[in-house]
Amino acid sequence: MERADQDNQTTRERLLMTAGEVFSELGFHHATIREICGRAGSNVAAVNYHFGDKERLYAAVLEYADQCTNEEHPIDVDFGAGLAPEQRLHELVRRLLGRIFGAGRTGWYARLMARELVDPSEALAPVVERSYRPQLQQLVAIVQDLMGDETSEEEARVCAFSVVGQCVFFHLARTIVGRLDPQLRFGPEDIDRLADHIARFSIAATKNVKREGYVS
Amino acid sequence: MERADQDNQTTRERLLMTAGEVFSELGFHHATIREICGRAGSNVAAVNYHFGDKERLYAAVLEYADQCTNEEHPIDVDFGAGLAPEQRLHELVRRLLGRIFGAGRTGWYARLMARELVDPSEALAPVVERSYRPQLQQLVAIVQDLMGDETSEEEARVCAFSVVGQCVFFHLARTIVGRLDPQLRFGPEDIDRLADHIARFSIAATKNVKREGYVS
DNA sequence: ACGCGCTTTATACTAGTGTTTGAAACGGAG
DNA sequence: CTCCGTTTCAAACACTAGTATAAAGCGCGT
Repeated sequence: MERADQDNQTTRERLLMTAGEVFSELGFHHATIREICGRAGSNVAAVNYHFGDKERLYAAVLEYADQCTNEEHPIDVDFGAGLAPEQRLHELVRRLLGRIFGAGRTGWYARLMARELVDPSEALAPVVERSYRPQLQQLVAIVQDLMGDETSEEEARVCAFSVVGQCVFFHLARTIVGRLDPQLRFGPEDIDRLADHIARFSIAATKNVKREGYVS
Repeated sequence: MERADQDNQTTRERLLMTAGEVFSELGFHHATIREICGRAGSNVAAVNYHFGDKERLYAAVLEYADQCTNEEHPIDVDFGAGLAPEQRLHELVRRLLGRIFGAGRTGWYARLMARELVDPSEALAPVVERSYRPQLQQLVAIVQDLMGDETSEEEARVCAFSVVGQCVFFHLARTIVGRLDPQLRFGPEDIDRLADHIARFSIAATKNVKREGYVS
């Protein structure tokens, strides 16, 4: 019997990574323990031993991926201190897309998050609080700057969601979007261009939205 | 043995409606034939008889829901002929949100579509061509008007996706969005306000985006 | 009443899934 | 070498899910 600790990776870590891939491809319910363990080169009982059951494996995967992503793309709450709000928004959009489209170790994380958005699991709540709320607050502050004085936090927040919504949409619907517009690409070289578009669109929107009255 | 055709609905139709609900709640793989048939008040073999298998039931559900939605919210390719482009965009966003958040007979359709966006099935392609491409074309035309002359179709199209992305995002991520901003509501009374916001944000964006240069 | 096509039903079958369990294997310390 | 805690393994188990099938039931026309 060969000890399965090749590549200096523990079985536990291999399971986390592999499960992440499988869960992101197939979703929680279509993914099977046998598929995950087969790909990870481990025995099916390893899930029970290391995680207890499938649900806890899933929760551990979410936590693990979020941590890896935060290591690779740290959330810098004070970035761009000397920059104009336009530049800050642009940089923030680029960072956001970098996280979403990132091809790092846990490049499957965004795929998994897309599934979570549509059908949130219990494991998502702490992740949202830790990683997503701070980024949203950051964006809200930038949007407030762009919108000018007398802008309520609520106004800025709903605009911030409009910005986030674009980033998220282009990623999660990229198959359909690509079908509807074959000229739109989502490779690594295309992300800066997409960030450019979203930033410009959003800057133009936030700077001018208050001038657009209610249209009936 | 009681004939199960109460409410003048055929078993087939009841299965379609019920399956739509169950698939939208649970997704294809977590939904079971027994759950669907249990709720529909029919025997599990009815799926085999009327549809052949689970996948064909799913495909039939998608088609059925799309047709119902198109009946309830017809795609009017020429609406707003005499209106200003701002008004047309506003109306189009309202209609789009009406489809997405609609509480009609197939109110579960948008939920199902959210799942399809993230993980498209084979059954989606014809639906996209029939129902989504015409609407996108319509939106692109309006966006071109707003952006002014010398606007390429590609420029307008990517902006159109930015508009669509907001509508889609607010719906599919409403659980998370609601958690991050409890003041944002998504009840029937809130949809007009949301349409208002998205329209204004998008109008401001499209009218001004060309003035926002590349920001590095 | 009978025949016929359609629809529904009860039931069986098979494959697959998550989980458990006891034993073997492993590695490190004394 | 032995002991001990940790890890891995093979195999079993109970249950579920999709699917198929033959027979019964139904409604309509002759």
